[in-house]
Amino acid sequence: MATRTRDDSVPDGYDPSQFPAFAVTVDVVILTMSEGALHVLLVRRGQAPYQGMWAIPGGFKLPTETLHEAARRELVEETGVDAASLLTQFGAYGDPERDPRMNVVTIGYLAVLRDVGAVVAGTDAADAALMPIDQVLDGSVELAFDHLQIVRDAVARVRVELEVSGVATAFVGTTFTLAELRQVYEAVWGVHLDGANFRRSIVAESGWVIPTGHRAQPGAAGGKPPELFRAGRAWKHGGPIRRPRNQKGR
Amino acid sequence: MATRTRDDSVPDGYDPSQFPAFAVTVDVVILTMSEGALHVLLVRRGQAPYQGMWAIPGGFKLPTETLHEAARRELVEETGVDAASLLTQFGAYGDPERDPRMNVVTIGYLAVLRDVGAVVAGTDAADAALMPIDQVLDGSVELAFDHLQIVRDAVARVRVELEVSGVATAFVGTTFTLAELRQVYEAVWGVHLDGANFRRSIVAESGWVIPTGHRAQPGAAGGKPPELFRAGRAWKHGGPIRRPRNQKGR
DNA sequence: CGTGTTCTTGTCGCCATGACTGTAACCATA
DNA sequence: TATGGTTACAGTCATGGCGACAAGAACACG
Repeated sequence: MATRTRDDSVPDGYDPSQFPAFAVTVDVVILTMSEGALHVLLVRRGQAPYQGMWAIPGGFKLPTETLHEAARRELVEETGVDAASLLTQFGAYGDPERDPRMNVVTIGYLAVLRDVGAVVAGTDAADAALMPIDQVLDGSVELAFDHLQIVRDAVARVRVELEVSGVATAFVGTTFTLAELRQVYEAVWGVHLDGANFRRSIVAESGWVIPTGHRAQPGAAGGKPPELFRAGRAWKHGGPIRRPRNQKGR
Repeated sequence: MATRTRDDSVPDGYDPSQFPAFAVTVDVVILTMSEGALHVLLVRRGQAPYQGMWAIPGGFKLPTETLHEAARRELVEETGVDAASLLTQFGAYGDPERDPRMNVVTIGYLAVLRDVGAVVAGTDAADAALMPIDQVLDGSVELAFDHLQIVRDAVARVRVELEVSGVATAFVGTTFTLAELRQVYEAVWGVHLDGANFRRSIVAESGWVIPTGHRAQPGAAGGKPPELFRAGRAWKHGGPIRRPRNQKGR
């Protein structure tokens, strides 16, 4: 490469031909809970390369918007959900061969929201689907480009995010039972949590969840109707549930 | 914006004028321990904009290299240290106004290494310096562009990295005492750790540190000569020391 | 030889946490 | 209506991690 001085953290010239030009895109990994398991929203590619293969939604960053705004726009276009606060950036990907046609650097964003099944079916059910995360991670479903790595990183991120922040409530509805919330932790971490201990830990962290005073309908199998909660202030400094490290059997 | 289909996660056309072009740079936040405090390596800008102001080193990503390779190259050029394994990507920054001249998207990398004071002085002491992290975070030292935010994010990242991975040993030399290692945790987290409990936790996680059998020279004030260790296998799944949450006094 | 300093081992108490048991409140049958 | 099945929730207990502190060991210095 050309000689460089140590203060060239940004270009000083105005001639675009003096430095390499890249396309910058934003890819959004949309995670949701469906039937007790973690799912990721995928779209099917219509053109080459990787035609017909599954991929995560994304698009170009515009020169007039921030990365966060671009991710937010992609999320709205894809699901109709406008949830800027739930967008978390988790990685950048710029390998030269990651796109066979040109140099593309993409920024990975993570979006966590409650079941978007209805939304997906409504917009364009033919080429969009919720895929169980396991089938993606184990290679059963092949993804275009380096999207498998991107999804891997996103899942790793949400795992730690669940412990240090309050993302858990983003997976469920505006009101929820503690069993639903517990399912989130169990699905994302792949562990079993005792219901009684879980409740204690949650209500101990005062302000995390707020009882509505109402109760949900019991399931078809019966059972005591569970208490309904709504999300309180998201978090203060570390989540209410820590990832278990010393479990006995499982 | 123009109409979009849902499978345009990457461009399908080959005409570069069809999509916005960006310059992509890599900025490296180099953190190190110096005199018991966390420091960051800064360089002084020679040209406008922000001429004469402090900034973090960085440079263009080449089309033929990965982001990681670009960061590694920057680290080598800046300090002469070639430590690819210590480079961690922690964020991407692409606000339209972040560079007044053009659209620049930068990828932030974090490098942790032991005292680079000698290296810095050797290369170009005039416009490179180690700055205490506190003076940067509290605004005493003004940084160019959005570099303050980048440094903030890097520090936040190294704080959690210290807990989940084994970065701590990267701050010290190839052989070190447990007191030195403890200083790293205390400086980064801003807490006090009991030396006795610290030693127990470290040696309990078998393989983390390996005793060399030798002892270091006591300081000027005397004291029992401390045992010398070297870094073992970096980590398995979570670091040996967890960030304290329930401390008494401080 | 004392004194001060640092490293290192020992001990103790609290409490977070995992595991388990029991009870309450609902549904489904007979 | 009784009975069993299921879920929600309270209560109890034991273990262990962790913070606090005390004491002993090994050095420098006067």
